[in-house]
Amino acid sequence: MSYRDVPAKINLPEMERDILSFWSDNDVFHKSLEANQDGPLWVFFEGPPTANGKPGTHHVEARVFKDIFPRYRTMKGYNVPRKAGWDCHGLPVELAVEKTLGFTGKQDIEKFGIAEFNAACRESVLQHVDEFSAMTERMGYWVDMDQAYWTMDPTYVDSVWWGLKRIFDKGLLVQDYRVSPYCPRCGTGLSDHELAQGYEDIVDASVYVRFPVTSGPLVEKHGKVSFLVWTTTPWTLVSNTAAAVHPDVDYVVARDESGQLFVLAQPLVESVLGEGATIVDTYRGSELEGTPYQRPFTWVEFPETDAPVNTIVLATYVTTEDGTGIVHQSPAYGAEDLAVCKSYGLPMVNPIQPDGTFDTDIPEVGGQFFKSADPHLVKLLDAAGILYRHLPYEHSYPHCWRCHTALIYYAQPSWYIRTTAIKDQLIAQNEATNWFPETIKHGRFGDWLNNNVDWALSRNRYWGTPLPIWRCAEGHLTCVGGRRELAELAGDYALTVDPHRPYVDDVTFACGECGETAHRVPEVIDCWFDSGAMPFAQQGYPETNVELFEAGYPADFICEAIDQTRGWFYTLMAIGTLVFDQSSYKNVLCLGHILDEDGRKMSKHLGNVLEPIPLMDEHGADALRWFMLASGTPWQARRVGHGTIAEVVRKTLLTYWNTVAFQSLYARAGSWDPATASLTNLTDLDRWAVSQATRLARDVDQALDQFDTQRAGRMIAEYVDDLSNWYVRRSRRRFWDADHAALSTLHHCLKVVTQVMAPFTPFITERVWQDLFAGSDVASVHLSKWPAWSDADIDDTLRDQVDLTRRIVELGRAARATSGVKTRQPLGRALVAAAGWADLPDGLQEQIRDEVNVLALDSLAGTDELVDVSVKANFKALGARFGKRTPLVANAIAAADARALVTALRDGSAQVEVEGAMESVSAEDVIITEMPREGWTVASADGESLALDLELTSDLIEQGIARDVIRLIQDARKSSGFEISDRISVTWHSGSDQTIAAVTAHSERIAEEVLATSWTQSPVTDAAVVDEELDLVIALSKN
RNA sequence: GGGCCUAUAGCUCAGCUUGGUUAGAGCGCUUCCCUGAUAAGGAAGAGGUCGAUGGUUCAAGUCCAUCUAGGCCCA
Repeated sequence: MSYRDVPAKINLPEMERDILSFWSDNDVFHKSLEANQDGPLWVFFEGPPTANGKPGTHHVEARVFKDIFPRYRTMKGYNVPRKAGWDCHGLPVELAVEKTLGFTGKQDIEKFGIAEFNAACRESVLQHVDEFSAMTERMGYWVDMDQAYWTMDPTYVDSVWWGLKRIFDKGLLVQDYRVSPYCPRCGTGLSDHELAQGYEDIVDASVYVRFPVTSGPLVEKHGKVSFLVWTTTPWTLVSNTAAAVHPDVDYVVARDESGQLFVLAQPLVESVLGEGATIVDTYRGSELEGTPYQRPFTWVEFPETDAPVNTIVLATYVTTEDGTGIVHQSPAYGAEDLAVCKSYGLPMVNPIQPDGTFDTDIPEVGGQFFKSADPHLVKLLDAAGILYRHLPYEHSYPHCWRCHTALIYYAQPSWYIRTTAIKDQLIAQNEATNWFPETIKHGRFGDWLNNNVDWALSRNRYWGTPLPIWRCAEGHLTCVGGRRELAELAGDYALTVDPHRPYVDDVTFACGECGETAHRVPEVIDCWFDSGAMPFAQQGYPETNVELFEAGYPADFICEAIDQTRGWFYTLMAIGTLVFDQSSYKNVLCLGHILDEDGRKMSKHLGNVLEPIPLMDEHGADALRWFMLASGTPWQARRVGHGTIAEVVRKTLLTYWNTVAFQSLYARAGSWDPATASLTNLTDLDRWAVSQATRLARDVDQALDQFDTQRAGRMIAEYVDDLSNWYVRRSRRRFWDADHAALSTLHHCLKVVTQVMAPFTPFITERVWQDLFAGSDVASVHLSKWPAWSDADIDDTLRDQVDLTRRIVELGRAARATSGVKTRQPLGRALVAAAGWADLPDGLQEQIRDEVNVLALDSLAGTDELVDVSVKANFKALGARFGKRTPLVANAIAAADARALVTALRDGSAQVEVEGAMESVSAEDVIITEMPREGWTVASADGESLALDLELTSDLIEQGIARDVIRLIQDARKSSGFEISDRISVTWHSGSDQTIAAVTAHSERIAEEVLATSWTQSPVTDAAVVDEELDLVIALSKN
């Protein structure tokens, strides 16, 4: 048995296509699921992508992270079911379909027919899901798409209805008013998305109006005094309900130059009243709460209420940026106003009809369009003597993108989930959740929970889960928890009805309370509820899969990008808490966004979108995956481009691949059988490589357990580099000889790397597994178990020794570079000064001699006449002992006689004089640097030095020439295209006595190195090598 | 206006949790070296007021505060 032939060059995307076929032909994914069926459950929830557009590279990001941890856990023996999911409903889908059909509004949809429109939405979803499936497969994301949940499936809708009914039964699903932008001409509300398209700059009347204080301490103390209020929408003053101040802002009673008294925010006195104003009194905003005032217009009647109508209320959204710091409240026309007034129990009055005109029974402005009434209202304010100032105000105001009518923010009935009622529970659930990165927990997400508002659930749209509430003429509500329940109420035909509009709208039944016919309310629900219900809805719970759901709730792991904090992360937690009193996930990984190479957001508009499939077809999915997992910090925004991904290929993937190709090349050349691999008779370097592989298995295991792919990736890349550029580089000669220990070592190490890399780059590792390991192990790397490790098998001492060895080699190379003597020229000796070097095992000292190309190593320390010693303080050690006096001790050490100090330290401890007192100093307190004197070529770093003896003997020169000749012939072999095992015949000729002497003296060794079976000195006609410096020509031919 | 993140070499980013006196890597540039696995690798050079200010400390890129700029989310 032997390895497969591994080509040195590889086309990664082509290889990946082959691996995809291999996986699908052998059903490897499902085998990996089956293999662990009895293992401990590790639950992952797939956040369904919205199937309303083409997948982008940012979708690859989240999906890579959703893939790596299940793969890792699978290798650790866990049972990790992975059900794919597709988010099907929602306004984005509707808008895309509207666009293709050329629609401009809801009227077009109604005309077209809801059934036909929803059918078109369904079609659109199916098409986009196909594109997502293709990308998912191409990137190697193993998720069960055959068993995917679709939020539009009737069984899914059943579960969503069931969840809603639980919430309804708790009294938390209620109808209330919601302020949203509304076009009075089109008679329809606008979504945020539509709103963004319609801002126009306009000039409005902005007015400062007096609200005279009618009673209370202010009046008792100051007499006639008014709140000063600023607004850009005079028409809303008609329905003024309250006035808000910030509880923590200082408000003053101020007298302007005309002698009138006003209350306004302290920071705004000068800009509103002018420099001549004098401050009479100061109050905290919170002290003003409840102060009654006279409203400007008294046409609208308030219903009977105990609430503090027309008084000061507190609101933290009030600012002192502009205006007066006192904000007039009209709850029907502002979301914030509504929230504030609602919290005080204030009633909502709305004198404006759906067509945008004032009710005809309102005096003065009845029948007028709301905005057109402004000038007349301003005149009336002036006439009443309560207009303080009137200024034109230019600002950007939303308009209908279809008809350019100014929009009105307008309270409309809407269905809410009272999430504010479970706010404390949500905060407690969040406390029990592990966030990666941790800052999100109490930052962005915790902040969101603390400022929780009720969830506006309903949408006046078509393509969504219908709100399962039926209402009769008497107003009785019935919430239906699924089609089975619906059938019990309405008859069996409802069992199989499509639970979408318009079909479900036709289902009616007799109200359980009064017997009147109940019809479904017209709304559909926010599609975020759909996806947030996936923990149970994906199982069809509670109709089906009850055990499956209960065993897998809550999830161990979910992962999405940061934009989901207020999206899926929230809806999952909220619905879980509402329905099951427990959040649905324990660990959540929150990723940063992907930017283009210049740090800009990717958008169609900028034309900087990277299409994922072409990107992967160019560089390979592994490269893109590695970038996502290991480059930069996953939870920060990252720039992605061709350059960064190409670097991953060059640096990491190809280095790994080449090491594999090297192992295969020499194992095959030496007819080595990997089945005989055994870690016996290992050299120091072999033991190091094996120990480091074990360390890697441990450290990557621990990093992935903490969801830290960046750290894991860095360690893998470092090990691959160590293996290739140190272990293999230093061990090549042994591989040429098919050394069993070396081949066994690299076989083992590559296997470990391949396994720990497998979750990151599943393609190339699978290919390597097939080429090198499948013959003697399981059929796929993804069916293999995580490499075993134990601390006992990790040798820290050996690691430190090899690190020291490499540092000394580095010094040797630096000294070589400054000496001007090229490395191929052997030197007699090098002198080393470095703590612990003399204790290095001979195998490692040999590595130094060989790499630096010197015949011997000697200690610099023993040769006092050649060496200068300097001593400096080790602040870390001194600081702990001497604290404040550290600099004094450091100075004393610097001032002391270095050689005497070192001599004393060798005998035990030394003493230095500090401020007249003697302090003892140990070897740990100082850093000793030994530097060779003049005349040596030396390199030093961090107290370690290496010096080269540059004296050349004729013997050394001849050895150098011999090595030059070997190198020349090897080069010629390679460029002639010979195989590494080809034997050759060499003919050589030189006109230089020195060269002739050198080649003759070392001919046996040269011939052996270059695999020459015949070695002839004679004139050469067909030279493969011509070297002028050596005056040498060489011809070679394959035997 | 609020919350969060970021700021270190020409560019991309580590290092900050656990403070220690010459701040690192990659890319790019210059010169040289090594090489029968490598699309590689190595050495040297040029390139840094570690965003600013203040504080804590014997000692701050690292801890604290404030500020500035950019980004994201929300109003």
